[in-house]
Amino acid sequence: MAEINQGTDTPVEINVPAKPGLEGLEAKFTQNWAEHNTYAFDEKTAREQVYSIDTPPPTASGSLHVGHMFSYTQTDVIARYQRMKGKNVFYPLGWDDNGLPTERRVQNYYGVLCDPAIPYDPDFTAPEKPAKNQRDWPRISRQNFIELCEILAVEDEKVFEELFTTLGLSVDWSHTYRTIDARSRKVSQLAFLNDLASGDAYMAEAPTMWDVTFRTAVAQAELEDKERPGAYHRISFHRENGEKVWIETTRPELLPSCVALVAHPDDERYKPLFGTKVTSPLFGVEVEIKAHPLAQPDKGAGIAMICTFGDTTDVTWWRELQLDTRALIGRDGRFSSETPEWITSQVGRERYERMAGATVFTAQKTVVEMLVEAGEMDGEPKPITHPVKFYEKGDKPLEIVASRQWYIRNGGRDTERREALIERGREMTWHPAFMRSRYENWVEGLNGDWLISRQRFFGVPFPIWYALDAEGEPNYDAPILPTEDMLPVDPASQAAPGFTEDQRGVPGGFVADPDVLDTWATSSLTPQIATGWAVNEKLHEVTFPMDLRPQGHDIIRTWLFSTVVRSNSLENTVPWTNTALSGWILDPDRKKMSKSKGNVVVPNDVLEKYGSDAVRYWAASAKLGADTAYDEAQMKIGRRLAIKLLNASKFVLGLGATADSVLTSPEQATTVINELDLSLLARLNTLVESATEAFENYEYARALQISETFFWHFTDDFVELIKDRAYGNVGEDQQASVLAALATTLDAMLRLFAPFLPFVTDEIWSWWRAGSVHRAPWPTTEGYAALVADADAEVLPTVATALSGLRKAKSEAQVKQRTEVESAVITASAADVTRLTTGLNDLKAAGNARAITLVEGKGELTVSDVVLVEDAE
RNA sequence: GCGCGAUUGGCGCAGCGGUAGCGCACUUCCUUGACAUGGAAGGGGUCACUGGUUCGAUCCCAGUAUCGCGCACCA
Repeated sequence: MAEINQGTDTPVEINVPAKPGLEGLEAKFTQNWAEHNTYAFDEKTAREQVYSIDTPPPTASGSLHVGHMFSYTQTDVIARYQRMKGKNVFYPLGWDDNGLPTERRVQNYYGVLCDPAIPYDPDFTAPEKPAKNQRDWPRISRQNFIELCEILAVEDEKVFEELFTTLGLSVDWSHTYRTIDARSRKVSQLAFLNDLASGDAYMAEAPTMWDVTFRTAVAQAELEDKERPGAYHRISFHRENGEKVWIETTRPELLPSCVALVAHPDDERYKPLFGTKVTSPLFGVEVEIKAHPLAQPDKGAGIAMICTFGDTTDVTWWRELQLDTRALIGRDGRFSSETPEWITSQVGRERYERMAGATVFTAQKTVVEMLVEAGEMDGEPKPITHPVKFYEKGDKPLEIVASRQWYIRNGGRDTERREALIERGREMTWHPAFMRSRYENWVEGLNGDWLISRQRFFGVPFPIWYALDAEGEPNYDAPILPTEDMLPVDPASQAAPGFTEDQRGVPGGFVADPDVLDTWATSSLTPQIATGWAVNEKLHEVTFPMDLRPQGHDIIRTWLFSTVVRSNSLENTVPWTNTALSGWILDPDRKKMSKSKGNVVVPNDVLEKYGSDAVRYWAASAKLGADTAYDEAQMKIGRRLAIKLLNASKFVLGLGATADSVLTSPEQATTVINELDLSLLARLNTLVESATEAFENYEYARALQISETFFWHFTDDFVELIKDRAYGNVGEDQQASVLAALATTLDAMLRLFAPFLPFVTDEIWSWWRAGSVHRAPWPTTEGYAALVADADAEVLPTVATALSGLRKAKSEAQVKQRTEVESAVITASAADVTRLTTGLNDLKAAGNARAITLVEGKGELTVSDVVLVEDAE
C-alpha cells in the first residue's frame, strides 16, 4: 500500500489555467485520490480518533437510479467533513447479494436452479446460454450457486463502483464485503449460534405467515397491507333446536377449518349462547360458541367464526381459547387433498371432496355454490374492499400455516426486552430527531418474535443438523451444532460433526436443517461484518460501536431495528451512536420514483450532463429525512456555483493572493488594516462557526446554504469593491491588507465547500497548494478571530448597499455599469455614515464615482441625486 | 383508531418571538479589463384557518382543515 497522502497546506508555485473548466475533473481526481490513498483508513489508531460508518450495502444486481446518488452523497458529505475534522474515517462499502433479487438474477442469467439436496460439484461450469425452458435448467448445489453468484457479482459491482467513484464517494475501497461471501456467512452463522447459546434464538412450532408463491415463511417486518376487493358472506350455523346463528365472513372457504364461534363477553345477544354448541353448514361439524374480548360487537354480525387460520386474530383466539387445530391449506396454497377426519357426515365429506386440492380462490367459489345450493347463505355476498396482508415481494395474499421455525427474540413477546430496545433507540441520536417515533411505533406494535428461517435455497444456511432416531425421525430437541472452526458451513453438503456423509438421511444418522436465514438476519450484522467482529478483533475494537448508520426511512422496521436487536444481544450495546435517515427521490409529480413506473433517470447521463459536483450539490441541498423532488434545475445551480468558484478563485489568485497571505496565526493578522477587510473576516468568522455547528448537528444542507450565500456576497460585493486597492493603486499596506483578506477567505471557502464539491475544490486547491484539500483540516478562525473580535461586521453590507444604490441609478438610466458618476448623495444613520466613511474610497472606485456626499439622516440608507457623466462615446 | 411530518410569492425550498428570505421562472438593462457556463437592477407573499400566551406571533400553545407518511385494526 502506498503511503497515505497527508499533504495539506504547503504553498506551491501558483499555476492557474487560462480558461478553467469543470470538464475532466472527475477522471483526473478519482485517479489522483486512488493513487494517493486519499481516503484510506489507517488501522493503527485509537477508537476516539475514528469515525466509522455503517454504509448501506447496495443490491448490486438491482438497477442504478438517482436515489443512490442522492443518499450516498449525503453520507459522503458527512464523511468528508469528519475526515477534515481530523477523524480517521472508516468508510467501508458492502454489496448485498444475499437475497431474492440476486437469487433470481443468478437463476435467469445462467439458467440454473439452486437445490441444496444436490452435492457440490467442483467441476461445474455454467451453461453458455440459459436453456429456453426452465424445466431444462440444471439443478446445482447451494455452494455452486453461491460461486456463480460471486462471479456475476463482480460484473454487477463494477457498474456501481464506477458510478460511486465518479460521484466522488470517499469510500475506502480496500474495505468491502459481500453479504453472501464467506466472511459474512461465518459472521452470520456464528452470531446465530451465539444467540442460540444465550437463548436469544430458539425454535418453535407455531402458526406463521406464509407466502404460497415463494413457499416460505415471512416475518412481520416483511408484511405489507394491500387493499383488496372482498365480500361479506352471511351464512348460518345451526343450534340443536334448529335455530340459526348467522355469521358474516369474507373467507367462506375456511368453513371446514372452523373450530369455534366467538362473540364479545358483554354482548347481550350472544351471552345466552356461550358454552353451547352449533354445527357448521355444509360440513356439519360441531363447534362451541365462545366469549372473547377481542370480538367486536359492531363488526359483521357481531359473532365470528374462528378458523385455523384465517388471520392473526384467529391465531390469538386459537391460542388463548385453546382450540383444536383444523388446518387445511397447505404450503402450496391449496386445500388438503385428503378429506379431514373431523368431517364425519357422509354429505359433509362429499362436499369437502368437491374442494379438495383446490386453490383458495377456487375453493371459495365452490363453497359459495354449495352454500347457495344448500340454502345456507343469506342474500348475495356484499362486496367490500379491505386491507389484506401480503409479503412485500409477493402478489398473493398470505396464508397462515403452522410450521417449525427459528426465531430471534426481539421484544415481540417480552415487555422487558421491548423496553430495553426502545431504550437503545433513545441512546442514539436520530437525524432528523422525529424519525425515532417511527422506530418506537414499530417496536411497540410488535406481535411476536422475529421469524428468521426461510424455506429458500439460496442464502446463508442454518448451521444445524438433527440426529435421526431408529425410525428416521429427526430429534429437534437436540440440534447438532458445528464447531467454530467449521464456519462458514453448509450442512447440506458437509456432514454433522461425529457423522460421515453416508449417514445422511438414514435412521441413526443425521439430516441438515433445510432452511436458510432471513436476509435481514445477515444484514442486521453489517456493523459486525464491516468491523471484523470475530474475524479481526483489533479492527473491531477501534471501529465499533460505529458512529453512523445512514439509511432510508422506509427500512427502519427492518434493517435499522434488526441491527439494534442483534447488537443488543451479541454485544450489549447500540450498534452506532447516530443514525441518518435520508429521504426519497420523488419524480416531479411528487410520486416515489421507481423502475416500474418508468420514470427512472439514468445516473450516468446526469453526471455526464451536469458534472458530479453539480449532482452532489443537488443531493446535499436536501435535509436528512426530507423527500425531495428530482430536480435538474438544482443541478444547474450547483454547476453554476462550481464554475463561479473556478472563476473567482482564478481572479483572486491573479490579484496576487498567495498561500503565504492566508492568516493562520494572530501575529500575521496585523497585516489587515482596512475596516472593510476586517468586516469581511468578521463575517467569515461567523460563517465558519455556523457551518461547523451545522455539520456537528448533521445539518450539512444548512452548512452548504450559508457558505453559498456568503460566497455570492463575497464575489458580488467584496471582490467588486476592493479591485482598486488590490491592484495596488492605494499603496502597499492597503494592498497587503486586502490580499490577506482575499487569500484567507478563498482558503476557507475551498475547505467549506470541499465536502460538497470535492472535484472543483481540489482542482482549485492544486493551483496554489500542495496535496489534497480533502486531507486539509476543516477551517478554523484562530488566525484572525482575535483581530476581528471588535470589528464592525456591518461595514461590508452597508457599503454594498450603497454600491447597489449607484448601480440602480445606472440601471434605471439604462447605461453601462462602468459609467462614471459625477456626484451622488448618500443619506444614512450616523453609524452607517461612519461605516461608509471607512469604505468610501473602495465605494468610489467600484462605483466609478468622482464625488460622494455623506449625509446623516433618519431611516434606511438611501442613495440620491446621482449625476451621471454623459457617455463621451 | 394511535403517532409523525408538511402547509411561506407561479414552482422548488430556507427561516423562526421584533420591519418576510433564497433559487428557478418573470420584467428591464448591461457583451465593464475573473466569469455571457456571465453581470446589474426590479416586480411579486395579510407565512392554511380559528382562538390563546406576549408589549409584539410566520415562529410558542390549543384546536380545525388539507396533504403525505409510519403503526395498529382488518369476522
